[in-house]
Amino acid sequence: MSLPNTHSKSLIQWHLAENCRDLPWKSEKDPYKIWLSEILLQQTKAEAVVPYYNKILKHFPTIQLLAAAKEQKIFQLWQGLGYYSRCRNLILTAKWISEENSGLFPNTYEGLLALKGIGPYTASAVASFAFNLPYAVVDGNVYRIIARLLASAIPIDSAEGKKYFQEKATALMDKKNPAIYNQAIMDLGATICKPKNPLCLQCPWHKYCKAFSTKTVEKFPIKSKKLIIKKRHFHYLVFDDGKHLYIRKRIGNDIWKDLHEFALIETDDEKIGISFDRNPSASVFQQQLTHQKITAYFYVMLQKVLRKTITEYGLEKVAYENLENYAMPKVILDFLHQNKYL
DNA sequence: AAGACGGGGTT
DNA sequence: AACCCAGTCTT
Repeated sequence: MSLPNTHSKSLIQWHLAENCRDLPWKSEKDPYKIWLSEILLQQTKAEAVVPYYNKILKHFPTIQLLAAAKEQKIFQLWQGLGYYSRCRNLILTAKWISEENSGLFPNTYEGLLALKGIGPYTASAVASFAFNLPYAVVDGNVYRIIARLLASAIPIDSAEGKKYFQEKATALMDKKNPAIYNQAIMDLGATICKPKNPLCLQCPWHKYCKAFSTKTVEKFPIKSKKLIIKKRHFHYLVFDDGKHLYIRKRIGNDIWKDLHEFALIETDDEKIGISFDRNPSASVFQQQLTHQKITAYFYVMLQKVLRKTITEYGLEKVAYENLENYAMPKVILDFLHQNKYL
């Protein structure tokens, strides 16, 4: 049975009933707050975003205050959330809007799309939530719902899939109520049309769902790419003079760009080719990332090679009590906590 | 078109 | 361990 033209009504009714997730940015109309929430939400579960959203807004209630803030402060607030390029782009866009665009958010899809850190999803989200413009959001939830609804074998992570599902999402949307419709379909995906164990009988669309009628719901969506996890070995040289540690900011296109760490030697395995006195109680920490598994070895170094290493690595001398002002990867924080630096 | 990018929660 | 998350940018 194909979808009746009342489908958006039943979805919005489902959303109004009792199923609406209660999140701090719901029904927010300030473009700044909507934008901030959407950047935080990229590839991140809503529940994980809540404390970051509240914390950042408390420090920076307006985009002008965010734009005027010290970068380091913003990274510090972002610490732990991941995907740090979002934070860099957040800063760039805040400055552009505040300083080059009179503090005004673009109020068109194209204008939003041109901003750093904003792609098709976020442009549609801000356009619909802030300006009630008829652009359909296509996030992971929407890909899953439509793939199941149509039992589509088109891989969602292909160029064809991107175009196909965007078109289908646009056709399905209630153009008169884009904001509420977009909220509703994402809530449906997050609470009912879940990746595993979906609650199909509670879904307002289950009678029209091809995957449900053929008992193939969990086969969709289809993905074509396989995840490859790379193993990496990070050897960290820890210089501690009794009052300070020596760290530096990561640069280049790699994980943890703009975050701080100790002097690093990366190798292909657990062996490190230089000879120095290794602290017998030196720690080893592992961190599992989506696409990499990091093993970090921490070596407490002798002071006699400090000067040479500072020059070689461009290390910055930071007093213990100031370490909290530097954003760092989780694995570094784990080390600092275990050794009572923080 | 394909890879890279974090960290945490579920299953 | 594999998969996913209110995706975007770089190569």
